[in-house]
Amino acid sequence: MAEVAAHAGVSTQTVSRVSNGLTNVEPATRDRVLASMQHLGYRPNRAARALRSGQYRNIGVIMFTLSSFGNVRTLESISIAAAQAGYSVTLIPVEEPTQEHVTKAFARLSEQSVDGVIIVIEAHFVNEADVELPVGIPVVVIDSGERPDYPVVDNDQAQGARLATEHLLELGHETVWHVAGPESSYSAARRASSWRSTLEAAGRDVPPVIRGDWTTASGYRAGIELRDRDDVTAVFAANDQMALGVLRAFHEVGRRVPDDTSVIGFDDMAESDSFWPPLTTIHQQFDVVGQTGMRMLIAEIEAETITPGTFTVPTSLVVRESTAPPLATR
Amino acid sequence: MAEVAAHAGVSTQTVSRVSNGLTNVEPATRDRVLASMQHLGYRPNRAARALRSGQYRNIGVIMFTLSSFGNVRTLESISIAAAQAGYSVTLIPVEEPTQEHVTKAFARLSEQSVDGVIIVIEAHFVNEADVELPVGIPVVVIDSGERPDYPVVDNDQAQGARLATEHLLELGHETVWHVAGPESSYSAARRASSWRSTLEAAGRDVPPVIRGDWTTASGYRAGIELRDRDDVTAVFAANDQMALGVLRAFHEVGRRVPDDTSVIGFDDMAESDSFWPPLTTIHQQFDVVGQTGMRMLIAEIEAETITPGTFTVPTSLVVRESTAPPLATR
DNA sequence: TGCGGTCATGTTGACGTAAACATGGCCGAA
DNA sequence: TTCGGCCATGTTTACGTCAACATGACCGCA
Repeated sequence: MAEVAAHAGVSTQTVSRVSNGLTNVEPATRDRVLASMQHLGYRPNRAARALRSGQYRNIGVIMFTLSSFGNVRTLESISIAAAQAGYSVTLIPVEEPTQEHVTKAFARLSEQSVDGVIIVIEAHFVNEADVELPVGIPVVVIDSGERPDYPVVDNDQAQGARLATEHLLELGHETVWHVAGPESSYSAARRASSWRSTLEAAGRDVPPVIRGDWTTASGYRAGIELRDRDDVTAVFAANDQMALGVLRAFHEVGRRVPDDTSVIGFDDMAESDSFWPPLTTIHQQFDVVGQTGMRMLIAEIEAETITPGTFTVPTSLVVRESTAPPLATR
Repeated sequence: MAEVAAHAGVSTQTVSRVSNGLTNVEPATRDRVLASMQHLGYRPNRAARALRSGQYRNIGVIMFTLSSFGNVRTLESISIAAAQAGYSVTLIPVEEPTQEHVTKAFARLSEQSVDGVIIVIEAHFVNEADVELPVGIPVVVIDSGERPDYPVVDNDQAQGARLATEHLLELGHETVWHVAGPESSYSAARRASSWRSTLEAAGRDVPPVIRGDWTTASGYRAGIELRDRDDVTAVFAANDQMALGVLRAFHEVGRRVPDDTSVIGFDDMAESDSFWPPLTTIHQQFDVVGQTGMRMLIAEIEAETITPGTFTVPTSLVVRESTAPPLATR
């Protein structure tokens, strides 16, 4: 900056003014400074700016895993929203889903240069005693857990699960079996409990829950359990990947979908319209969740206030070819 | 820091020494300072450190899209490797695959506080004239393009495509059809040219290339083209998603895989072992690519030298159930 | 006992920026 | 013509940290 000032024959303060687009600079001076900046390849030093202003213009994102379709979509929309608002995004990974690594990631966070944090994580881990959310720094949580103390954004898991279950009941199925996500997941718990209450509200039997862990392999195992029972006509898998595993298990023994059994997923991942058969599923608006989270966080940062509360984004049913009325009614 | 010093009754310099783990501090003093830091919740100011040291300990990652399986895997391994080396990772998104947005992302980069950059991108866009790679800052490129001026890491596309093609030839197929990725992609071009030369080396006919754009939808369209021809016994899709689209097109008309036609993919995405049938594919070591890129970048940063060159990571064939000898030979 | 050396700790200054305040020229109204 | 006020620009200072240098206490050996 000093070099630019010398080259343009002005003070550093004038360079600073030009650099920040302040208006009270004579156009001729401005042009001269601009030319010098260009000539010398001047780039403002962000560390110095941050030191001076106390603002990093940087957002931290703590993410449990990049293996889940939803997380990646959310990250993408967060980073685009951040760029548009003039913030950059620092990704803080959690290596393994253990308490220890989550703790470590949070510890790393506090030495980061961030103005705020978005936490996209299974809240079970966050609630554990020895994980301290950073104090004095704005936080938004994207998750389905209970967080009375922070702003929360999430897809409406309960509404989505209801949509899925009702769709199958409306097709005429007597009841719906459920392949749930892992116990450690709040969203899995929400989907399961909404599935259960939807069945109960309709006065139907509630079959035992089959538990998976979001992976296709666990869906496949669930499918093996289900495919031998002839009282299963409809299956609601808590995500598309497990639904895919179920489909595979059914294909192996020639159990037809949707003729013998209807299968519905949850997520609407990019590939699910090309599964065989194309998968009926619940579409989640991860982009809206990410954008909303980012907007809430920036509001927190700039207003310097925290307003706890939960913002829920509705999901929608996408009917494709994996669901149909049960054979008996056709 | 000043507060901590006052509270512990020492100078700020001593606090700095404790904070940086220097050894020449009396244990008793150290403990006192540590206690004060704890008590006051002291966190070193990263901006000031960066300003003082000229090092941000931060890596920028420019990524074209988070929609591709490989990019996400690579990002994940980069961020973990960075964390282990004490660096953080800033994600610089490219909103849309247009020249304009790529240029914008690079411009944004130069105002970032990064010590180095990893570029994971289709190099066609990078080579265009008006995109300037940042000068004076270490860069590693992860891509299959030609970059004589930078260090490059990539999966061995040519070897993978050869593996795929040879696998099908060895099963007894007369030739192999190819569903290629988009023209703008170097890796697509590498896979296609290696497929072609492998066929030529074996003295086989080279069928016309069918071009997709990596998506399942384009694979489906390719599958529709292929499914009506009875001279197609083996298909090599340039990624798993397009292979999935091909499978769907085949299923729709009852064309059996692998009985009537063998299909092989490329990537080994998490779901491909649960496609129907489970997909034979080429496994890429994205984690190795990410780690290696990170290691090369850190070496560049710390040694302050750039050593251009291409580091290639081998791929491997994963045989599942979508490939088999042609009907005629059985 | 004296002197060089080692070690813990303190003091000073600089990194690049921008807010706050200072300066001086010019314009318009009285 | 004079004077208040506005505007462009300059000067000073502080943000938090740490390298470099300074200080002074203590130790051991001659």
